[in-house]
Amino acid sequence: MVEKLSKKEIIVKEADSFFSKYGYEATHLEAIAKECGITKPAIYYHFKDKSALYETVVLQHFTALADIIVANTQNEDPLKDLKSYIQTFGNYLIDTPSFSAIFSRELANGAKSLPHSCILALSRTLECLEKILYQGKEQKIFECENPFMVQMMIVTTLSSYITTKELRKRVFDVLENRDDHIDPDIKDVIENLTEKIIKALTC
Amino acid sequence: MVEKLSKKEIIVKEADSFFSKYGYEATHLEAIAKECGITKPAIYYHFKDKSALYETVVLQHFTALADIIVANTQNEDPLKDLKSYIQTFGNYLIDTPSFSAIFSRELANGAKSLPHSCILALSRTLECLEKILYQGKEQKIFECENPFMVQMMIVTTLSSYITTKELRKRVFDVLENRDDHIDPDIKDVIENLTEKIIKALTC
DNA sequence: TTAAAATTACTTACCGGTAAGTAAGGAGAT
DNA sequence: ATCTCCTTACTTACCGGTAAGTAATTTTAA
Repeated sequence: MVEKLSKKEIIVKEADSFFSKYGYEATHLEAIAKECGITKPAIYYHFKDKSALYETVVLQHFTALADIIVANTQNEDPLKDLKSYIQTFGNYLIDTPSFSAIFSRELANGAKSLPHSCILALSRTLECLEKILYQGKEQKIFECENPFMVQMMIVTTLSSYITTKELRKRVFDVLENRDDHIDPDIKDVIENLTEKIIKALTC
Repeated sequence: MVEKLSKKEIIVKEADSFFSKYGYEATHLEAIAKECGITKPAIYYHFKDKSALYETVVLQHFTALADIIVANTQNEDPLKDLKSYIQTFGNYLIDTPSFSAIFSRELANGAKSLPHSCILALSRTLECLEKILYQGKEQKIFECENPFMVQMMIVTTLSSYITTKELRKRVFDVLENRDDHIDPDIKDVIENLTEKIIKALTC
């Protein structure tokens, strides 16, 4: 059953696609409008300005992500929770590749244009990770860690892996001296990364 | 002894600063010119157009990076070389934070606008890493790895750690329930990351 | 050796395009 | 008859790029 989207939701959906493909500056409202089958001023009926539209797009992602992360890390078992944290994060990034691109760009920008509401959502996920690492440390499973660095290891590795599919192709075209350059599936990359990080963090 | 820079080199230096701070689109040639104490058309005397200036900036970094990476990983000892690879990469990112931002943005963009010359330089560094991992595998020190993922773990973790200093501050302001939020020095983060990755990769 | 010619490294002034944003009005539903 | 949701037609501002001109230096040739 396909829920019919309101025009406003259609605008947000198209905006998400454009912002993720081209970034904030190189996204033009007229192009979004055209894709929605409306005109540019119609966007202004629904949103104050370009940045308000962007904030809506971004906040939607951050909130959704924080919600499922929190929901999926309540096991009270640090090892299970860490695994779940990485895989939930990873799966969200895979299932919503537009967010990977937007998030990556925000990080590269120092998150200058991220509204406070997004920081709050992001903090919720980091709080989860902190809790997991803290519990793991108490139970002598994990060593003491810098949660933000762990977060970066997980998030940026995966999101940039997702956004750089084309880059890998170009690099492998240069390095085609060996023929073992099979680009692994991203699902496998998550598995692999989960293993690596668990291994790196456990005592 | 301070080598005096030519006007062209000054332009490149200022362009580097602007591109890294604001990204390609949000960098305006007039602003660069003003900072150089010249006018915009003077930039066009030295460079074909905006993208040519950008390419000059970016290529400079990629070439310099590839050169020192190659120079610093000739030990033939996989473990030492891997350590050196991570730390050389990390130190370059720290010492040239403008490159961190530019590189991060390029990755987020899928490296769409990276000229082939940069891909070549990048391939040289990845080739080094591949060789190290391959030798390590032969000597049964490392497990079989996806070099690109390892590359991403190193590069993106560090570069985004560097570019997100402000973000960390904002997040920690939200999470200030505990008082152990001391932002560690990036040099320590490199040490830490090196340890983690070595641990994750060794059998 | 010196005057003319050419080149370097710019400046001033401007064009064209484009993208964000707005004012005003209109069609359809309630 | 008025509110919702949009369109047409517009303004403003900015930014990449160019045309034309010029001062200072260098090269060439008589």
